Amino acid sequence: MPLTSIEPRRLYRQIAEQIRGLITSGEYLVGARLPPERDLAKQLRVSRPSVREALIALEVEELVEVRVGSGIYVRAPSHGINGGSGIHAGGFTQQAGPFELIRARKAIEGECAALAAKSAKRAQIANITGALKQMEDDAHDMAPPLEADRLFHLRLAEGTNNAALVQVVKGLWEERGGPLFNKLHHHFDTPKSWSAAIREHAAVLEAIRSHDPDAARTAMHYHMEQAAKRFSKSWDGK
Amino acid sequence: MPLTSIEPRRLYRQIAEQIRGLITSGEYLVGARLPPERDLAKQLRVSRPSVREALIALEVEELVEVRVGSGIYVRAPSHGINGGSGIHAGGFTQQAGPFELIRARKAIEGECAALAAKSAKRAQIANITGALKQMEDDAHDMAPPLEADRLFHLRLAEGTNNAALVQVVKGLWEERGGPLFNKLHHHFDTPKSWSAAIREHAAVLEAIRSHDPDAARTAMHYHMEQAAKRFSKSWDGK
DNA sequence: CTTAAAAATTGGTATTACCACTTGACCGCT
DNA sequence: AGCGGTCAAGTGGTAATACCAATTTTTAAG
Repeated sequence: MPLTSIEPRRLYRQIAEQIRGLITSGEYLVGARLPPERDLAKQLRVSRPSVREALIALEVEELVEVRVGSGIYVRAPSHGINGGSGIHAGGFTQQAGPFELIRARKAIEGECAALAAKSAKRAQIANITGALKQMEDDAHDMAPPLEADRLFHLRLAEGTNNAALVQVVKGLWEERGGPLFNKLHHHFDTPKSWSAAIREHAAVLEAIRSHDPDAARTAMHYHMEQAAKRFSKSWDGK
Repeated sequence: MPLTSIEPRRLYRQIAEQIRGLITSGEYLVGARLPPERDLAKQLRVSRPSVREALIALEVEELVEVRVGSGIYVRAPSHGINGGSGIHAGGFTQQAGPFELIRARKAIEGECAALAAKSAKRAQIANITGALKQMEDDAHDMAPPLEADRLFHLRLAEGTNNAALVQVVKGLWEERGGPLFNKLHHHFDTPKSWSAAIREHAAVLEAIRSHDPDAARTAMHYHMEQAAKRFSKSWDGK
């Protein structure tokens, strides 16, 4: 049992938290100017450098904007999906929803399919074929072909001969471990869905075999759209 | 005609970028201890408070860890912030060479550009424009616009309104670390390359503004091809 | 009333000093 | 030798002050 690991909070963090509180509590609205650094230092009974350090932290978090000679202003929350450069503003980051994930996979894996059609070697195509065959076998045994599905997409990514793309696809797939995505598996739980997915996979594979990038991309796009529809159905029916 | 609308870049940001470069270029590996604040101040010919401000910025970004009385240490990049459930394209343990990375980015970011052209809101386009403007300002000041470059691509990904894609792009960018890639920065060290990259970025942005997905994708593909050429040149000439 | 110069305000940086904490070496005791 | 405490050097943390640069406001001249 670890003892209370005390953390001597550094001053600039305490100050930053106080100011952050003033902003989030509505004391200072968006666009408002907060007191000058000197006043803040005086009010908080700390030195001006410390206040500056806190303000810089808030600035990096994109919570405030510093205008030289004018003052410090509360900044509008970033319009992006999440606060800018990966800083956890407010302590949470937006998670990708299931549909977002599928849309992302449509874009990325569509290109992977096209690239694989251009540069996949014989052995790699054989690997993809093997994964598809395993899906069919699983379906035949009335077993959800989840792992084989993953393998298919992974082997396909490997067909691009690009390690970076392989890692990206792998990372996207790992997202299905999240809490929301267990429901996603649900749509795979009907044999009818399995066979549809297998047919769509087969179309992608056939395009790759023919070294037809555009057809491969189109087939993958179609697969993802259908997957989205299947998921959407099980989502509503939940 | 904004000839010299020089924006007096704040010192702490320049310092932070320099130190960030030392880390991502492999000069200081994960776990390594950076020179003391006083030495950094002396080496960079700036005051210690300025160095401290830069270090606090890096600390908020979770790039370094400050241990009181001991020193400043390079922190391991933590990809998933909440529960590690974030999408991380990182961890390219198997070598993804620079050219592979650029090819992957061409495929992925090309689609991002197309999607952004379809669904980016006004505010998001403004964010992209801001990042491009910062690149121009940096170039004016003869400062390598590395951070602004990263921001541009990130803001663009945010324009897709897809958190998964944002995470993927973010992860790809972080792969620029590692010993091989510091050479990549080298090719950016010529003002001629900067301006070329800025022009290519501007073309992408213009296509997004016009809501022309195909043009946006084409422009991004061209940008990546040119980036590959520039890198290839500095690779051979090394 | 318009306009330009001057003053006040505000953030930016540098300098200096001192404190608290960490680390490692040294020294004495068992 | 092995253990434990003390002390000193190094390092980050904070403070105080001064001055510079940009902006904003005030003031004064036209």
